[in-house]
Amino acid sequence: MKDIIKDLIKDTLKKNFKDVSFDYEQIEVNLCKNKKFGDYSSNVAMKIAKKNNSEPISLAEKIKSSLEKSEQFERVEAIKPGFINFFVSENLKFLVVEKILREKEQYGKNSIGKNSKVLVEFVSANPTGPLHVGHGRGAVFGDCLSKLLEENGYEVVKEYYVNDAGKQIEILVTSVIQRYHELIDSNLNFSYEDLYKGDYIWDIAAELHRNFSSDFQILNIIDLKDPKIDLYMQRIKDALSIEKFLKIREISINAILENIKSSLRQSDINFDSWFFESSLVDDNSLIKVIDFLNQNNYTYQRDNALWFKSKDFGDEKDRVLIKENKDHTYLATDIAYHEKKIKRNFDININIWGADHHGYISRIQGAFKIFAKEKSSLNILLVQFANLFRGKEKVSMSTRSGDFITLKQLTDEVGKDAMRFFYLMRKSDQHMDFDIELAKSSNSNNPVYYVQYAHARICSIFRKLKEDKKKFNYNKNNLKNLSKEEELKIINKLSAYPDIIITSANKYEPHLITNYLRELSQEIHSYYNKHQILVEEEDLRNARLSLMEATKYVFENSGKIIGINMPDKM
RNA sequence: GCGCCUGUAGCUCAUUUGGAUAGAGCAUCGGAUUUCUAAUCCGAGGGUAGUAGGUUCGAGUCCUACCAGGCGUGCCA
Repeated sequence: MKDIIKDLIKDTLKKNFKDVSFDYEQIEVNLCKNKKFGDYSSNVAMKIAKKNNSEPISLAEKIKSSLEKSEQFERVEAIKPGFINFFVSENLKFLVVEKILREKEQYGKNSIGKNSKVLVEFVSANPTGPLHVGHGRGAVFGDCLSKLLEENGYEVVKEYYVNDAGKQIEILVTSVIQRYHELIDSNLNFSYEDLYKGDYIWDIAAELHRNFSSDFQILNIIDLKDPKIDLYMQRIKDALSIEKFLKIREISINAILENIKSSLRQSDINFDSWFFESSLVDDNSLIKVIDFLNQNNYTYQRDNALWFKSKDFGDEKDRVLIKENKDHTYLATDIAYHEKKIKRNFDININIWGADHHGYISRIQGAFKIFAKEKSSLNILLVQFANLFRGKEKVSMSTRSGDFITLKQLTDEVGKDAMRFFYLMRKSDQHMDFDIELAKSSNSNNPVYYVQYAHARICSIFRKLKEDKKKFNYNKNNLKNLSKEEELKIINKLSAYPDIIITSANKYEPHLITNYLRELSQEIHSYYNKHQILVEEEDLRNARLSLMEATKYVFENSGKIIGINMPDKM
């Protein structure tokens, strides 16, 4: 609808105002908050007045008079500073209902992103433990954003980057080995404190024990008293043999990835691609990328380490790529990973990171610019933390002590729908409070139920219709019977839906959809309370049922995007 | 110290890329059910948008300073 009006303005400007200069971007049309000002309004006159040396209001008047004859509008007016207000004719409004009933599941989809490939990388938590609630928000956000982009016609690949090549993995493996030896009652006295401690380490050790008995037992006597973790791990590795260490490593990573995947599955999040950091080492991309950086003067040697000149790209200081001990840093593989992303030729790359990673943006953006072709872009979106509450009590968490709530625990407790909806209710770069009690409650305080109930009520109307042995017959000529204030409000809301899909995708703000759903639900509940839908008069009844049917499609289509069910019955 | 983010009703948050009278929910108070699900609806009160300047037709939104909070600032991962 916005587009229709925009085009009308553009056409009239081109045709009737040849001496007026403007850009298409300057034609802005917005939904009016206040119905006094019509359904839509535009501020073009104010935007282009200055450039054309004329008064906004007089320009608005002129545009108004050349548009007011259009059959789309009941009335057009020009007001005070220079707004042009459009009162859309009722016939045009009813077209929305007709359109929805024709397009059904397709209503809301568009092809803005046609022929554009997008890579959305998200979660990417280290495979050293289960996903916890801190990952939940980014996971849901990334998944919903991906679906939203698909709704806009983009071709989307959802990718999880698995950090399986660094020191943290060695620590994981050592942790498993330690627990395993406790299980088989070895008299080796492990004592290292800084290892992973969660129950899942026991689970992996137990699985190892079940399948391999004591095959991985260390029989040699080794000195485990060294305070340095690198050396400590090296001794264990040597005593065990590299082959066995690698085997345990493989088993551990698989177990944890399986755990991660299953908790994602439970939340209806599915990745198209799992990219392993280790593959960058194995196929020599890492070395090649570092060579390239060296040859093109993006690095230098200092204190026996290789440094990346990230300061040139707005970073606070330069960063190490290869440490004195010859190990690469995370940054090194991250750069190689992004170089590979560029090679894979996506038009848009989106990274979704936790807000605590904001310090890395400039260095990764810098590296990306070095390798990027003109057309590809990298957008790094930050997702803020969510504080968990039980009622008024804050749930404290600390990764170090292993005292954290996993994503699985949260989903088990509040359900997938509430979990997703709550995470999506707020703008992603905004801190938020997540109240578990509220998410679990089944009353009006809980927005998930509020929305789902609105949908269920519509379904129950159709059930009742069937019980009464009546039928719903759609006839577009009936729609003019929709004259109640509440009905027109709902129609306006339905016609705004496609714009919401576009805006929320462009701004990367899926919370606009949850907001929209709450507003739509509110209007449905109001309407339901005030007016009977299954009235005796057949034409009116069918008109109202048409509206309900159309609304049902919008509930279901948007429900699919944010990934919550719309039950028929509650 | 420096850098990034945030600050809107008692609480949790919106505000459609700078628009017209800043809106919801919760909480508080008062009402609605012989009706398609009361998991609902209707009404009331509640605001110097952190503070102070600036930019312009117009600022919660953009700029500057200050105040407060969060995060970051390793040859960590």
